[in-house]
This record gives sequence, C-alpha cells and structure tokens, in this order.
Amino acid sequence: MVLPRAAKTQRRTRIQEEKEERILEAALEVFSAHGFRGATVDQIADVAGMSKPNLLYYFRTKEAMHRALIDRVLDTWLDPLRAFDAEGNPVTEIRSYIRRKLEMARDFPRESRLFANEVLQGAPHIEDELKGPLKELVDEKAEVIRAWTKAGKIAKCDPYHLIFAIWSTTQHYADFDVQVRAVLGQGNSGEGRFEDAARFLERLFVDGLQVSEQPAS
Amino acid sequence: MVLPRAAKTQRRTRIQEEKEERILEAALEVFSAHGFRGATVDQIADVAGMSKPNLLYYFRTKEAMHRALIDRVLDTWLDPLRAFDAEGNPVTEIRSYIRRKLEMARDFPRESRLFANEVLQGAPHIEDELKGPLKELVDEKAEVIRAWTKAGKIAKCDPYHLIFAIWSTTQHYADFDVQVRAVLGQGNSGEGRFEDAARFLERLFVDGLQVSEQPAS
DNA sequence: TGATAATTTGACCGGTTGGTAAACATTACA
DNA sequence: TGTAATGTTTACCAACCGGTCAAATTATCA
Repeated sequence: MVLPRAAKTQRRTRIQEEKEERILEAALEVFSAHGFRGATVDQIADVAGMSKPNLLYYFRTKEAMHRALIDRVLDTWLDPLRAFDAEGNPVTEIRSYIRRKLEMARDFPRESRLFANEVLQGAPHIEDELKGPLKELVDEKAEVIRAWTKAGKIAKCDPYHLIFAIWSTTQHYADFDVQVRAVLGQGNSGEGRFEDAARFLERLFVDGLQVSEQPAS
Repeated sequence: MVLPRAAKTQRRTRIQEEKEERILEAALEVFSAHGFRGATVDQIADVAGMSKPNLLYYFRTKEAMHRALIDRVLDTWLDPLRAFDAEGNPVTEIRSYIRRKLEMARDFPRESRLFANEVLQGAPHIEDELKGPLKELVDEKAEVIRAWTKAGKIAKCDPYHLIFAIWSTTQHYADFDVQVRAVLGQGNSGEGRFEDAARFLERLFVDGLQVSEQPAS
C-alpha cells in the first residue's frame, strides 16, 4: 500500500496522527496568515519542519490540507453559539456568549483569521458549510432570541443582525489585531485590551450608549 | 522618453489618466478579492482588458499598483470619521456615522475588502498609515467622545472600543458578505439587509438591548 | 507631411509554484 | 530474523509567477 489516507481497517499508526497533527498546526499558521492562494506548500512544509514531498504523502494536495483544517476547526468554532441556552436568562446568555467569543479571539486568533480569510475571499472552499450547518445553527438560535423578544425579555430586535454584531465586534480583535494595536498604541496594546473590550461590549449590548443614570464621579 | 510616471512638466496625456484609471479599477477588483499575494498581474491585466507589459508600462511593479490603490482609497475611506463633529449632538453624530459607514459598506465593498485583506494579513504594506494618520485621526475623535462622556451626554465608555465596534459591525456587511447572505438565505439577501442592519445598529448603539418600554404591539 | 515621442505588443527569462517518480530508509509484525 | 508495509528523500517536471526587452504601432505637433 502506498497511501496513508483511507487505511482499510483504521487510522493505524501513531506516527500518522503525530505527523498529521504537526502538518495541520503548520497549515493553520500559514493559511491564517496569507489565505489559501497566498500560502505555499513549501512554506507549510518549512514551518512543519519536514520536506514538501513528505507533507504531500499525508495530504495529497494543498486543498486537502485546507479542507482537513477547516473541518477540524469549524466545529470548535461554533461551540459558543451552540451553548446559547433558550432556558437561560437572556442578558446572562448574551453576556457570556460575548465573553466566550472574545476569549476565542484572544486564545485562537489564527482560527479566526483562517475563516476570515476564507469568507473575505468569497468562501470558495466553505460555501456548503456556510449555507448548511452554519445557517441551520444560526436559524435555530435566532428563533431562541426571537422568543425572548416576543416575551418582552429583551428589546425587540432582529436576531440575525444581533448575532452578526456579536460576531463582528468580538472577532475584530483577532482579525484586525494589527490595526487595533496600531490605533491603541504601544502603551495600551498589552493583553488588557481584551478586558477593556469585554467591559465595553457587555455594556454596549446590554445598555447601549444612553445617558447613564449615575453621573461620572 | 520611456517612462510615463514622473513626467517632467505634468501628467500630460489624457490617455495616461484613462489607462491608469482602468488599471486601478481592475486592480481594486482583483486585490480586494484575493489579497496582495493571491492576486496576479496577469489577472489584473485581463480584467483591465490590456496586455501585461502594457500594464507594467504604467505601473512598474505589482506593488506600485497596490500602493497607488491604497493611497487613493484611504483618504476617502476615512472621510466619515473626519465628519465626526465635536459640536454636534452625540447621538445624532454616532447615528449618522453608523449610517455613513454602512452606506460605504454597501456602495464600496471592494474598498472595504481591500483594507480587510491587508490588515488581516498583518498589514505589511500599510503599517505606516495605520500607526500614523489613522491613529492620529482616531486619537482626535476619541478625545471628542471622551468629552461627551465627561459631560454626561452619553454613557461612560471607552471611546476606542466604541469606534472599533462601529467599524467592525458596519464593515462586516462588506467583508463577510457571502457569510451574511448564506445565513440570511436567498429570501432575505436582497439589498434590504442594509436597511435592517441600519435599523438594528442605530438602535443597538443608542439604546442597547434592554427591555423596551413600549411592549410589542 | 514628417519626425519625434508615447504607447502597445510578442517573445522571452529566471525563479517559484503545486505536484510526481522512484529510490531509499524505517517500522511493524509473522 | 525476514519481509512486506509504511515512511522519507532526492531529483525532477510542467505551469505559472513578476518582470524585461526590443521591435512595432500609434498619437502629437511643428
């Protein structure tokens, strides 16, 4: 036998798992930084510390690498939204969704940029995932939000655009990191910006910008 | 003479202006769709409807094209923020800033994606612009917002993160257009989504999500 | 008109791209 | 241990990349 993928019985060797792990880690690094077309197999091989043909022994094409990466990351990426609980307190749910998304932007910026690159360039490789699983999940959660608004638990608003707003504001800190740093300047670009962002966003989504009742001290 | 750039007396021929225009239009199309590394000169030439050497007669390198494009677009792109008026009514100013940014996302999505691609991939070509002119402009407007919060005109909040939030939520509709369409589905992906977004965002930034006083009819 | 400058093109170049072939090395296992 | 499957490498390829060059074409204007 020559090809490691699609082993008859099972994913046998431990060496396969290790190498595939290393490759996907390197692929994440490179794809997230340059997009699909901008990334090169040589670069990924270099980061993974192995030869290009060796890489192509585990993943037959550049696209196969990209696909494997997408498949692995997409599920994790949508976990916070799945945790959205219809039975919970709306404000608490929204607050913790924001916090979780912000934590992911902080801890997994490469994953965020991987998707951002992909979607930004027209999502040529993940169109099906967007129109299928993603849409279905969002539809489901949008219904939850709609129920909350109908029950008068939160202000009436378009649930889809609410979700878009949470996505964009949180992922902004991963996807546009260099711009955020540049604007905040050297002094304020420590990791504290995520806490500031969390404080701001939780307040924004819950209270808006209306004049606060307690005047600044 | 051989090189059209840096003509001694002035930008002489009208033919130069026309061709450079066509090239930059094509370059915008291609760079915004694939990023700098993902775009090819042949592709730009093809879209512009001229031969590659002819293209390189007007812009000597791929980078020169990209730079010319950035320079031309950046100013326009920051206009809405410049219009932010310290003397105006805070809520009105924020509302119209959101509306203007949303209009730009609708009418100039390629320009938005051009920058998004660039920033997403580490802003290798526009770092100076971010740390220089952009930061200074944001610093200035952040000061305006801070004055509003100190005067109690709007809720106390971090002005930088407020600006980030407006940027991200509005540009989301340009940069992540395919995702927005995919999630909204065919029925709702007409141009009406921008009006829905405007309604949602104006309300979000002004009132937040708190329980509305007037119950749904 | 004619000559001079501006514009356009086809042929081409060295380097890089994604991917392959086959020989070689290593592992797993009877 | 032997041997067959698995893993790795060297050398290589055709297509494409950004860019050059000299020749051909077109516009300008005295």
